[in-house]
Amino acid sequence: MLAYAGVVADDVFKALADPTRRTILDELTEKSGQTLFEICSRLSMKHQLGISRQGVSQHLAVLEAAGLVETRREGRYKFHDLNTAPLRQIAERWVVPHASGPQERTP
Amino acid sequence: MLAYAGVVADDVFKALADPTRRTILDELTEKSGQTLFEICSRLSMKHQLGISRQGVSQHLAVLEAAGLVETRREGRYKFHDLNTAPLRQIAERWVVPHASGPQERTP
DNA sequence: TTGATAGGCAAGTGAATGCTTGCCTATGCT
DNA sequence: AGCATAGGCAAGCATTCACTTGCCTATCAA
Repeated sequence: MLAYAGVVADDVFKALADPTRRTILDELTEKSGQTLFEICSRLSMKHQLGISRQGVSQHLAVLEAAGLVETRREGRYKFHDLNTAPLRQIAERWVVPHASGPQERTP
Repeated sequence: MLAYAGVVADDVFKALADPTRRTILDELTEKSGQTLFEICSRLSMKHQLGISRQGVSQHLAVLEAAGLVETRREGRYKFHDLNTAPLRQIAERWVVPHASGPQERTP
């Protein structure tokens, strides 16, 4: 059940609770490896989200802490990639309780 | 994509964001059709959650608004049942972007 | 009818959260 | 070197949120 390298389910759920963060995930789904500025302009252009660069940066930090986004630095650029792995465990938590019965959870 | 009778994805994600509410879903998974008091005592006994009856009631209201819990009244009792249907749509949002491309979402 | 049980409504409080603004560091171009 | 670009840090503010307390309604049993 190895959450995700120290990332607990709580972080994932909290990260998904915000609509702007979900939109960011949508954008990263559409195009992987975007930089902060690229994400900023897409949120502004495509989604009419008037949010500061700092705001987006904070959202990305939350997503990264939840393991939903991974980053790699190249020079002065920092690219953001989606990681859907943490979503799997949360999706299968309640659907069809398995024969093994309810084991210890992380509330 | 017919969310769930007026329930938007936002309600579902917000509902799942709280650890106590997730524990309630766990309990309803284990035993369906519990009353408010039954849920209260289970949270207290099994999970050491010192929360007032009113607090639990409010959590249940949030879960019901999200479509994750359905209720039926019988006399002075109100039974709570789990409904995992809203979970399906949220689970399949980011995993594997389909060939149809990204369609309109509800952020 | 009286009393106990199951639940609901509403206001108040403290903590968490989303967002902004201002300033600072690092990399790259000319 | 000098300047622009990409990003980070930190304090401040306003709203939301979880939770409590107090009181009220409805159903059932004696």
